[in-house]
Parts: sequence; structure tokens; C-alpha cells
Amino acid sequence: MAEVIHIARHGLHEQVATRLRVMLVEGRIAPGAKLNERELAELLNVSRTPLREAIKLLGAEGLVDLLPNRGAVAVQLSESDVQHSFEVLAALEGQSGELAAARIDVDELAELQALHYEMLACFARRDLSGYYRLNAQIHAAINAAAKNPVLAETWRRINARVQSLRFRTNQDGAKWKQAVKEHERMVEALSARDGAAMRAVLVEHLLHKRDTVLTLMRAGQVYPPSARA
Amino acid sequence: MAEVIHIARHGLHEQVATRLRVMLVEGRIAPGAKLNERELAELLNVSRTPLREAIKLLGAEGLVDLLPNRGAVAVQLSESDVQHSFEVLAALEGQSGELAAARIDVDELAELQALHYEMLACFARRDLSGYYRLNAQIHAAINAAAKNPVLAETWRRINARVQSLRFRTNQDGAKWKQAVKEHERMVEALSARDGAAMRAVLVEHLLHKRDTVLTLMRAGQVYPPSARA
DNA sequence: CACCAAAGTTTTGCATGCAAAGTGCAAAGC
DNA sequence: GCTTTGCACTTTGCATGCAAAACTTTGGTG
Repeated sequence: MAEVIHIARHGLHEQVATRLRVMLVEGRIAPGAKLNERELAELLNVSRTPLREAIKLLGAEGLVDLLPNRGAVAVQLSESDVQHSFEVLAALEGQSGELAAARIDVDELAELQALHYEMLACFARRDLSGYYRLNAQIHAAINAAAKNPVLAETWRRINARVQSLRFRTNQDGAKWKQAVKEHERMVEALSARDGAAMRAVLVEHLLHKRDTVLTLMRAGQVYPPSARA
Repeated sequence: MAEVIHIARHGLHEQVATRLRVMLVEGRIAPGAKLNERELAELLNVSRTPLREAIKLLGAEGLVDLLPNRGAVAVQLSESDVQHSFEVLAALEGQSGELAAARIDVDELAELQALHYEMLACFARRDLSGYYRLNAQIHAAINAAAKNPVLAETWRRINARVQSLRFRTNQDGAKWKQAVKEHERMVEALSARDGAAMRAVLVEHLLHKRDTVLTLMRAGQVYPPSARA
């Protein structure tokens, strides 16, 4: 009789935070939308106390804006926010890549190559959602290879903010091909244990992603005027 | 009639978080000490609800460990935690310095030079506490000059964790002189708008601080066996 | 004498209630 | 007709109460 009730390994507020995080990153709660405590408490079947604790947490993570006495709203990143976030991500991923090149072991490297090939398969099939999934796994694997949990956690937190934007970006063929090429160079740099090259290609990769997101933002494809829930 | 009375700008839980943050960073709550809700609520004259929200916040910031159903304890950084934190700080400060070199304006540069001279004065007088204060102001000024609030906030958060350690480090004369020398080079690099040099000196500076802290930790000067409150 | 167990105490976690701040609407004044 | 002011309703923020989990102490047993 396993899993009668999915026993709360973590406290309730943490489960709530996790669920809300997904809803925010996936855009199920639209950017700019107000988070009504009573509504959400009813929706998630919890009382307001753990919900409030979760919301405070997400506020600290930068996923919602906390307005004193006026509740919380899902963040709506400005162009400048995106710029700044990607500058931080570039620094973090660069460091992560450099460390990974120095610390990755053969098993991790093999797994990373495997993931890379899987990603190539998705690219060949034009399977965008599979590509995103593999892409995320690859970057997680690089972070893991860097063997620095503080770095990984910091990256995860900043990345969550822009993740919701990437979810909406359907990059064109040329950009996609370019991204795949950069991933190719990552694997090469890691194989050669070339930290400087790894840092360089990751920073470049990030800057390209930033440009892609910014272009789409300016075209209004990211925050359509109907940003109200 | 502008600014009548700026009453309670932030909510109570935020005030509590701020006070606790100071107590943790200054070591008034010893690393490893348990945070008793009832005690602290009485001490700070608030009820448990905003206190709990504040503690959750500090948990997200990495200043306390949250143990499910067992409350919170002030973090006690391991040697490995210190290593990892400084690796992240190096990446963040390096980026911050490079951006600052590109974006600092003449007023900010002048102010930074002024702060630097004040710091030299403290160094000459062997005024350690004034030196620490100026040091913090200088690094804050660099972050401000980088004009990236996301970067500044991320740095602040990671720095808070190791700040409590630095509070206890009385560096010897040679190390102190070296640090001052590095600060000298920072001002030079900023004046010359040399981003690469700025990044290099900041990373080096951080690595030296890391070594200082690690040396003291190994000597047992940081966490004396009486780490229990 | 050491080790284990069970009851009692403490402490955390969650739910609910109440007061205050905010919001929207409508009527009155300009 | 537009703005303003007052009032009712909504929502947030904090305090308190209660149940469950953990820690402690005490008594028993091998």
C-alpha cells in the first residue's frame, strides 16, 4: 500500500509555492495579474496562512511583486529587466561553464553528449517542445557538473524569471540553427576541458537568447495587450 | 505639503525580516542557533504570524536553514559552502566591475575616489571598523555604478551569507595592505574604463578574501566550539 | 548500569477571526 | 458635465487558537 496519500515531505507552504511557481512560469497566471488570496486559497484547497507564506517566498524569488497592503501581482518584466536578468545569467552561466570544464567527470560528459544527440534529434524533427525540454536538461547537467550548489540555485532563481518569456518565444529557423551550433561548441569545449572556451560560448549563447527575447518583446509577441487576468 | 508622515513604509513582516537579518549577519544570533518562534516573537513584540513569514524569507535568502516541522536554525557555513559562495561572488563582482567600468559616470567615479581616500585614512589609523564600513560602501558604489539592480540584489543576497564570517575576521597587516593595494587598482581600472582589468582585479580580490576566511575557519577562529545559543 | 519506552511538555504548522487599509461607486457640489 | 467626497464592500495583514509533530523526562527492564 504505497502512496496512500502523498505525504507532505515538505511543508504545505512549500508545496503551494511549487505549484504557484509552475503556474507563473508557464504563464497560467498571466504577467500583471493580481493574486487574490481568497481565490487561490480556494483553488488550491489550503487556508490563507500557508498561501501567504508561499507568496512571500515567490516575492523573494522575484516571480511576483509584493505591494504593501495591496497584495501581490505576477511580475511583468520590462525590457530593462530582461536586459539586467540576462547580464546576470551570462555571468552565472559563464562561471558555471568554466567550473564544469574543470570538474566534469567522464560519466557526466558522456551523459551530456547523449543529451546533446537527443536534442539534435528533436531539432531534426522540428520538435520544439522536446527541444526545450532537452535544452533545459542540458543546462541543468552543466550546472550539476560545475558542482557548486550555491551557483546552481542562484542560476535557477534568476532563470525562472525569464523562463516564462522563453515559453512564448517561437524562434525562427536561423536562430534555432545558431543555438544548436553553439550547443555543439559547448560539448566540444567540455570535452577539451577548455574552461575559457566554455565560458565564452555560454556567454555568447546567453546574449543571443537575450536578443531573441528582446526582439520578440519589441514585436509585442510576448506581452500582448491582453495582459490581464 | 509633501511627505506628511511616512508611516510604516513596509509591512511588519518586512521590518521583522530586516531586524533578524541584522542580528544574523552581525552574529547576535550565533550560527547554528535555533530560532524559537515564541521567544523571538516576544523579543520583537510581534505575533508569530509575521515572524514566521520573515523566517521563511530569510530561509529563501539562505541565512537560515528551514527544517520541516523542526523550525529554523541560523546557517553555519561549511568550508565547502564558503568555497561555493565565493565562487558565485567572484562571478557576480567580476560582472559588476566590468559593467561599472563601462557605465560609471564622472560623479560616481569622483565619489568612489573620495570613498577610497576615506578608506585609506581608516587604514592609516588602523581603524578596522571604519575600514569595513568604507569597504562595504565602496562595493555598494561599484554595484550602483554597474546600473543593474538584478545583479546588485543577487550580490547582496549571496554576500549576506559570508558577511557574518567577515565580521569575525581580523586580518593581519600583510593581508590588509594587499587588500588596500587591490582597491587602488580598482580605482585605476575604473578611471581608465578598463572593464577587463576591473573584472580581473575584483576576481583576484575575492579569491584573496576567500583564502583569508578559509584560513581563519581552519584555525577555528570563526566557529568556536561555543556555537550554541 | 545502560538502554528503551511511554507519558508529558514544548514547539511547530495550519486554520480562522477581526481590525485596518484599500477600492469602487454613487451622490453632491462646482 | 466633471470633479470630489462619503459610504459600503472587498481585501489584506496580524493575532490567536487548536491539532500534530518533535523533544524531554521519567520510569521500567534486560
